[in-house]
Amino acid sequence: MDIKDLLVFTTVAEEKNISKAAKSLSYVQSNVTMRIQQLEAELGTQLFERSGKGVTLTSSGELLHRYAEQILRLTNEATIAVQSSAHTPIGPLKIGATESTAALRLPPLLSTYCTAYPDVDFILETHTTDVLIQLVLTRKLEGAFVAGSCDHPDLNSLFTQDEELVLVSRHPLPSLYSLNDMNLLAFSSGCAYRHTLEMLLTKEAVFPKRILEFGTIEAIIGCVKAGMGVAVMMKSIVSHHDHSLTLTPLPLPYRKVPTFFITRKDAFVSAALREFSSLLIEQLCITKP
Amino acid sequence: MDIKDLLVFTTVAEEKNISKAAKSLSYVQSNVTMRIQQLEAELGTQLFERSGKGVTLTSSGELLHRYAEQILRLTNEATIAVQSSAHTPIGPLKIGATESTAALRLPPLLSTYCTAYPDVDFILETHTTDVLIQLVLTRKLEGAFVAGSCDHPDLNSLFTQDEELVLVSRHPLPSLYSLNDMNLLAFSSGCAYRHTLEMLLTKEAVFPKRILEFGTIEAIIGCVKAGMGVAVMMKSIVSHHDHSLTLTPLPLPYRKVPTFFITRKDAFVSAALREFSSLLIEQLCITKP
DNA sequence: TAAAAGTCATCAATAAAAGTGATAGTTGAA
DNA sequence: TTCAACTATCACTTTTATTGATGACTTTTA
Repeated sequence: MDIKDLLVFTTVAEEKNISKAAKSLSYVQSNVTMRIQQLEAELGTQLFERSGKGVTLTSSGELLHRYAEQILRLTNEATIAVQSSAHTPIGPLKIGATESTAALRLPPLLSTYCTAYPDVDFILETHTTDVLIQLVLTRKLEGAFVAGSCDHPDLNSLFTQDEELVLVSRHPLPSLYSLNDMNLLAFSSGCAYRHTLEMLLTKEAVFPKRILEFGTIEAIIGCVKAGMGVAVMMKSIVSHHDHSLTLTPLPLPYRKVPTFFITRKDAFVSAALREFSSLLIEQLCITKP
Repeated sequence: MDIKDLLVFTTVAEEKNISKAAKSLSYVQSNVTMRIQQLEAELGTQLFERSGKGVTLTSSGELLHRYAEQILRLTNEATIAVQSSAHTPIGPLKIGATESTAALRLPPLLSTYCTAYPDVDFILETHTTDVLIQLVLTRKLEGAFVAGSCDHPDLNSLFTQDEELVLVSRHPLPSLYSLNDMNLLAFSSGCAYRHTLEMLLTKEAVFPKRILEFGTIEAIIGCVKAGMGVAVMMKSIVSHHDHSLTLTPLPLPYRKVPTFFITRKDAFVSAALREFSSLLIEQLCITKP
């Protein structure tokens, strides 16, 4: 059974006349007759009653007719949806972000985007920067917000903003060396902020007691408050959360971490992604100057 | 777009590999490649990302995939339903009956039938006998219960039972001639009972004042009760309705009217109709002897 | 790093099907 | 009975699907 067969079938069913159906389909009558016969043979039932004056559906035919209408409707819908998906944002859009970006920078963007393009199914995945890069490279994500610049030859990256990193502690830290023999609370190993911090500490020869890994921002902040140790984090996130903690800016070359939106250079750009990017650029122009 | 195309497409989408999809479809790889390319050209979008190691869906591809799954599911369902409709009762079954039969004789039969074959959509139309015959001849109905024998060369007819006709009046009728100058309350002109009565009256030279036509049993009985006139009707119906009225049996050759179940000889017999007929015969054997 | 294995694209040749046009056979109505 | 309006059949043409061989590129393996 075939979509063309179903179209021929429904046309005959509605015209109740093979010759007229043929005309309306711009076919020759014999062709329509043959296709109906083939369909009947394939399904092993009679679909029409032939009675000199036109044809009428048998009850098997009516049964098929109900299905055929649905199938044809769906097929048209699919064709239109997919064709327009190149021009009009529709369908799934899978974007990744670090937990910090997802929590802080994305919500206003997303709310604008989702109201503008209600036919897009937005899917947001949060991962650490290195996982995100991998997912974009393997085309599992159409784009991602990552921390730190990333000049992979297969990736486009768009600078979105600088984030300020701070050390978060319960009590003031006189100097970086206060970290010696303290616990360091950090995201799992792929996190770019943790990476920055580790470079700094190595260079300054600071050796924390140990590094505790966490999966969420909430957990880290909770533990810092409980005096378990010190964490490194985006300043804007902590100030949102809690004002009782001490924030110590990192020394300058390490203080600022840029956030980039990366996409794969050679990947198919859906209309949904195209509009997402242009909305992102637009918002940057508004907030920046 | 074509069902075969969609099958090829979903197979590739699920295998994420054109060569493996080709193998699983028992095609040659180049054929699958071509069909995917044609589909992409037809829809004007890229459906897959090619990346050396297999292929992955673009977001347009995912959009199509959702539709394709539905369309394929529906198509399989339709095939199975229609194929089995020749053997297993399923789908629509359109049966006609006179109002009397529909009200009185069909309910027990239908309740058995509908529980036995829940996949059948039973459609009952009530008309007068002559309209029913016409509808069966023109294949608008698969079968019908009609009053009076009917030996049309294109029809099979199965005797189901005799109905007894009575005159229904508010007061006793001393003889048939009491009808002179009374109103006769009757169904619209196609009704077989009315036809029987008219033959009798003509033969006996009885001339009622006038004939009032009604569309429903209820209306006729109500009017008889109100003293508007006399009606002819199946005895079993009136006794169901009201015990205050006088029932006068018609003289013998006219008293009994047989009910037949008619079908078109050369029409396609659906499994639903076949089982309906056999249930009908079965019930006759139980109730008769 | 070179070889091997795996993958998709291209293309000419072949096989299968869809579609045509002429004709015959049926049915219902004037 | 004849006519008009249908559907069925069949040989033929055109279009489409499928194959098999080959090339180009990528990833894995030795």
